[in-house]
Amino acid sequence: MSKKEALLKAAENKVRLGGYSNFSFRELANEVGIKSASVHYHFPTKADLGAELAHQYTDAFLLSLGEPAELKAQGKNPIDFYTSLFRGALVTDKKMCLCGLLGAESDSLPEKVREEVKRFFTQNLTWLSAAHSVNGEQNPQKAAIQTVSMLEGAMMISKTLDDHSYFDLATRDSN
Amino acid sequence: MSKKEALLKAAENKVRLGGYSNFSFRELANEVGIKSASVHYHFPTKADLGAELAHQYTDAFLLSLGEPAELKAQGKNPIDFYTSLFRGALVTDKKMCLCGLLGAESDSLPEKVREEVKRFFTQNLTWLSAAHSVNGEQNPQKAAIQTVSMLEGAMMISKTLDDHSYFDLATRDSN
DNA sequence: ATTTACCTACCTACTGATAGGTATTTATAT
DNA sequence: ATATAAATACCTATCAGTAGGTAGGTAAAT
Repeated sequence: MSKKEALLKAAENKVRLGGYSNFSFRELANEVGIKSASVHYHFPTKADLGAELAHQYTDAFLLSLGEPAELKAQGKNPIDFYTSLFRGALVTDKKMCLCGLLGAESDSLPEKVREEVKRFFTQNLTWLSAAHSVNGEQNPQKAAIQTVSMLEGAMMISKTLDDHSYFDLATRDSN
Repeated sequence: MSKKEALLKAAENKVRLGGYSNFSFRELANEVGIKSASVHYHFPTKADLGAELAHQYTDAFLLSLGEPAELKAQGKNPIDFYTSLFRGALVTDKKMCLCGLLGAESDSLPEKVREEVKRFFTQNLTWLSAAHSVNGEQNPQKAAIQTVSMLEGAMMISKTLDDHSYFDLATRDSN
């Protein structure tokens, strides 16, 4: 892993625990074994780092999602699969969704970072609309915003109460 | 309004826009017209201020909710009323829910602040369970976590995309 | 006499950022 | 093949600004 990749990975961990202000160039530099001034070689400003982080996070998430129609063809419910990726982030990583956290503090972010967070949600809503469509939902756009809202909210509350059974209860199919 | 109340109000505005690290004693002091050292007279540490802020926010919110059974007796659907309070915070204040934002960065908060954020959600879940019960829901606890999750999530996404029609679509009764 | 509600002055620690330097690798021109 | 140029990936040293917090003082009210 290159130093640049290591910096982004370290930043992701910190942001997902405490937001944009929860990492500093000095901390990241220490963690990957370079000096803080050298971080500016890879990312001119903190906003550049934050924007690239959110951009790559979005791309990686959408890549791991695949295509709704393809999932359906494999006999999988794409909404259940989407839910399982969120659950993995919560239970395995024990961290918030990067863009869920950044979205909450959206108003105080540098513009280029905020734009990347917007991109995460517009792309997710597009994907979820398609997924609900292949599921035969009557109002896929409404179902899409409801799905991502509930998952982000349930994730945040489960983190706060330190108990992922809240997430499981909220996303359980049966009663 | 006392200086202490003004400090809490100023802090609330800042936190609801960018989280716990989005206010400093100096900024608050400037806004209310005292010196930053004097803020420590009212709140020994920043954590004390944050905890008192979250505590009062929770109490004020629950007070304005009233009792589910009473709302029902007045012919109101308590869940719709709960939703309308969230909508007011989003549309009128144009700000996130204080504890929604603090909850997302829960892992990086001082313990006494985190405890107050936990209190907000446990009290909200209790209220919502009672509300869904009087509505005749078969699984009020599940409905409660689903309601607050979706509202917090929809609020965050609407803030991020700067368009409260996402909140309205997510919370719309009809199709 | 004590409490309240401020003040000035100051501290250490940390923030993102810049200037300028160095050693190594890569690309180009002769 | 060799010399030169340039890009890469760091470094040291330093900056101005801001952070939360403390010590000790003051004037007014109780």
